[in-house]
Amino acid sequence: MLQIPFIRENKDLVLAGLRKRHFADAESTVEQLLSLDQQRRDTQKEQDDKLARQNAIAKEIGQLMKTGQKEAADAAKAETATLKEQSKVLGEQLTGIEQQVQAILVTVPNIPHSSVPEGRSADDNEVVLEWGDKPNLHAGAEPHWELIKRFGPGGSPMIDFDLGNKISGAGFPVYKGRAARLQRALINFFLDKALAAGYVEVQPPIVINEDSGFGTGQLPDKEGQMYYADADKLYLIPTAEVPVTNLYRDVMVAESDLPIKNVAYTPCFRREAGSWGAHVRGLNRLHQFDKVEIVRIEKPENSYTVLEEMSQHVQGLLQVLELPYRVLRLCGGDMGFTSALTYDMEVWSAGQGRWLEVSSVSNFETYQANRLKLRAKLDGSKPTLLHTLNGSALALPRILAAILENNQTAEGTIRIPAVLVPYCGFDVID
RNA sequence: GGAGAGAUGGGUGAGUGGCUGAAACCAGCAGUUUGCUAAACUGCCGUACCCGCAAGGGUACCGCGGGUUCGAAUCCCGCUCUCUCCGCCA
Repeated sequence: MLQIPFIRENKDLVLAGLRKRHFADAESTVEQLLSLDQQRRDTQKEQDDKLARQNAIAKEIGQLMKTGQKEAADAAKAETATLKEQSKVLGEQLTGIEQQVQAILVTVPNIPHSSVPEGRSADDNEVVLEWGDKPNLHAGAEPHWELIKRFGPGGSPMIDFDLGNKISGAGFPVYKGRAARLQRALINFFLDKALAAGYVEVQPPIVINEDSGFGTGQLPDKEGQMYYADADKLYLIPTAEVPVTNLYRDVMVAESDLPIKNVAYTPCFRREAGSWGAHVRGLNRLHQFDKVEIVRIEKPENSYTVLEEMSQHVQGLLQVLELPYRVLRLCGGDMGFTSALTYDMEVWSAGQGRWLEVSSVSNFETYQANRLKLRAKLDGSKPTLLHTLNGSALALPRILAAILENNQTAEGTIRIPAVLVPYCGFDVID
């Protein structure tokens, strides 16, 4: 959430940022916010003055009672009746105005970083770099949704959508045998790499309350994308970003504890309502998937250096997995609501002949921190909002898909990247 | 699920109607002392918002929301959470 004083003092910058995002009615929204803010301050001043007078009278009455001047005290009481009524009305107005401000503010997205390219959709994202050579597959090479029909126990599918459909529904596959072991190997590999890079592993709850959903920006507005356990008012997490970042909600971080580097492996749940159709076959889009997420809490002046560092970490994973990838800088129209700058990493999925997003690395600057009340006293000064960042390192199913597709051989087997062999215990799926 | 107890500042913990934004201690910060460290001593040490060029002033906050009262951390009502015991249980 943007801070009102920031909007007040950087109106043009905010407007330009909102336009870059193609945010509708940027001018009128900002004008309305600033006008409500002025009303709020005027009303508060008026109410504060009434309350100050009431407090003063109350003190006088205390003195009068002590010295036995009953009549004078009663006279003073009479004055407070009007004051009380007035300040009550002002208080109600104030609450109303604050609610209006809040209602508007939660609809305003973060301001994009100056390096964010112009653009409306995913087609306008900027390709920052490409790495690796796309494999030349043999004739008859298959997409992963064909490959996974084999190699399971007793010749069954090693990733079984029908079985998952029986247990839960579409989009909840069952991983069996070597597919399950390969996925577990990837999780351990990703966690180990993060640990080596100095991240502290955490295992958070995978259900969250409403306050947590608000803190990272999923709520209000995106409740339709999360599974919800009505009886307990808990949401299944769409990403570990939510519980891990919320670890630091309402926290005044000691400067000596910065930077905070956390990594968490969790399942993630997405309802993906209305987004099913072409291009979402197999592992490309699921309701439940596994992900290793890195989260950082940083001093403002460091956050963009850290964003690059996180991008390098993710790229390093893809490189040792021998997966061709490209890095995109998302354009204003394609960025997430809360982000100031996002890099997407996409791997080349040779069996499908298309790029698959496997990571999204973002700097939220103070947008989440403001909602979270996540602050530190830097250099002994007043509390300052910190910057939050996170990134997938990495999301599992599409990595799995790319490994299976890119490493299939003419002999009908699948080669396992060398770096994973110690983790999964086999070097080929045959 | 049943019964009981509790929720105060970074921490421990006083405080049952006005002198309490809140004692004391610990931690922290700045000094004095010191060969260094430690100890001791002195001072500072919550957050948000508002007015003001500033100095400074005002308001709110003792889990949350209401109420009583001229005045509430303190009294009343509702809620949430935590802890203890019992039951159930991976």
